[in-house]
Amino acid sequence: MVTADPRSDRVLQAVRALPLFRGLSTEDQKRLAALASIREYGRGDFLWRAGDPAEQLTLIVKGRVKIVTHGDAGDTILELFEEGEPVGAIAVYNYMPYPASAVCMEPVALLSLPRRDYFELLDRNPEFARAIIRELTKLVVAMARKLQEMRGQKVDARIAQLFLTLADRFGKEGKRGVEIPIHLTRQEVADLVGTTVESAIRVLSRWGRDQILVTGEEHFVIPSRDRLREIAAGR
Amino acid sequence: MVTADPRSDRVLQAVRALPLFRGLSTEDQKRLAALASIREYGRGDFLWRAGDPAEQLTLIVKGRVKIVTHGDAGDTILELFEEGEPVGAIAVYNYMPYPASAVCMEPVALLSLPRRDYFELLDRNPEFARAIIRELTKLVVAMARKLQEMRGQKVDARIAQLFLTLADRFGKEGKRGVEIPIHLTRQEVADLVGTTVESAIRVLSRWGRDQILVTGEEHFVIPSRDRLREIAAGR
DNA sequence: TTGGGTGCATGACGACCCTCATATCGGAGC
DNA sequence: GCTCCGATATGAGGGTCGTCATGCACCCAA
Repeated sequence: MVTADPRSDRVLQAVRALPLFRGLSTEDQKRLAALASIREYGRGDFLWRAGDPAEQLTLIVKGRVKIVTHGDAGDTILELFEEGEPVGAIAVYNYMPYPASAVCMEPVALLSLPRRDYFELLDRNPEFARAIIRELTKLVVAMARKLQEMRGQKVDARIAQLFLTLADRFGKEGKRGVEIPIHLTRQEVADLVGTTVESAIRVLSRWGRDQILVTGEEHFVIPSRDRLREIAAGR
Repeated sequence: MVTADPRSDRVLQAVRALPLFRGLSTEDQKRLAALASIREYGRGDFLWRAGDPAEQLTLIVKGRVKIVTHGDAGDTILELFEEGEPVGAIAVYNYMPYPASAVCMEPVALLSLPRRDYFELLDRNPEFARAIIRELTKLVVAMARKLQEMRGQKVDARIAQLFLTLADRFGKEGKRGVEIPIHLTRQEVADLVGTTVESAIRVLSRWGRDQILVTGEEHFVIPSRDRLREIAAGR
């Protein structure tokens, strides 16, 4: 059976695939699909910049997005979001300007839903509201850990901790160890742990030589988690 | 008119005074007061420790509370909560162990509501759910700023930024400048910005001499916000 | 009064890491 | 071909701040 409108069909498929919308009835899903739209972005594109008004709820259909704040001492990456997750839901909810920018780390497909429809959804589906709160919770917990990690620790330990966390979230078991299929520049690593590019480069190139963490094309490989854990603990 | 039971009367008064319960009907407020209870704590007392099960929603009736995580490099204060605010609402909501400890900074009175009643409240009052999300939002925003501040910056700048933030949240205009009526030990200042006691002491005693930030009994005074702003900006 | 505990203060030393500079390698564009 | 630019790499130097040590003031209890 061929669908009359392939574009809206794609939206519907995306809606069905998103965990946040799993709990909705088929009807609601269809209604939603009629209101939502999908857009594509390339690596480095800004979804929005800090200060922009938050007028749409956006969900990631494909790809990964980083949330960045620009400070005097350089950028700081607050969080990474991936497929299936809502981005910037808080800002939309409170109708406040986005407090940070969102940038694509790879080609990305986004589903966006106008603010008004978002609220209607919230009112009609208590489970949806709970799912949103759960997402928010994950965010808070992740940020709390980040704060704790940033604390004092040497750069070595912070970067080790970063990759342990990434391995937990995105890692897949490969032939040579845990594989993290994300492209991160040394600059991005630096922004994630709050240091300079040079320091990040020094650590990572040393680890590459010592086979502690190997940088490949579009991915990282961790031969031994334990080795990283030792470093994260501060020797 | 004299109330028959002065204790439950106090609970009802507390319920009425809490912003979170303002939106409730008088009846609901009374029902709530019957389910809730009030407890008192002293400075340094733990409300709970990281890992404890979250079985009650707790709201601050009087006093201030700090949320602390214990790391290898020492403690980190994630947030301060004051009168009227709910503490640890996320953990209760998700029925997860508290991810961090809560400690009283001064004599504190707490109103606590059993988990079950909390959820019943959530189901019956959509506005209440919104209030919770709003609290979560505040937390996320505050933590995002904290993360950004921790980034690289010198200790001077971080402490300056800390006191600017405290001035915004708790400050009152006094005769000699902005007054922050909180008792913070140097250790707590250190834990708030992620440094050591000694460094915090050095900065604060220098600032005391230079009349940049004066430590008094149970409060701090900022003669000139601008002076602090300069330091926060990194000279 | 003495003693222990806690918070504040200050000094010396040294490691870490930020800053600045330089170099190589690849790809994009003319 | 060429240059330009971004990402990676590596070295030298110097400042910040964490570590360790010591001392003082104060409060409370014995």
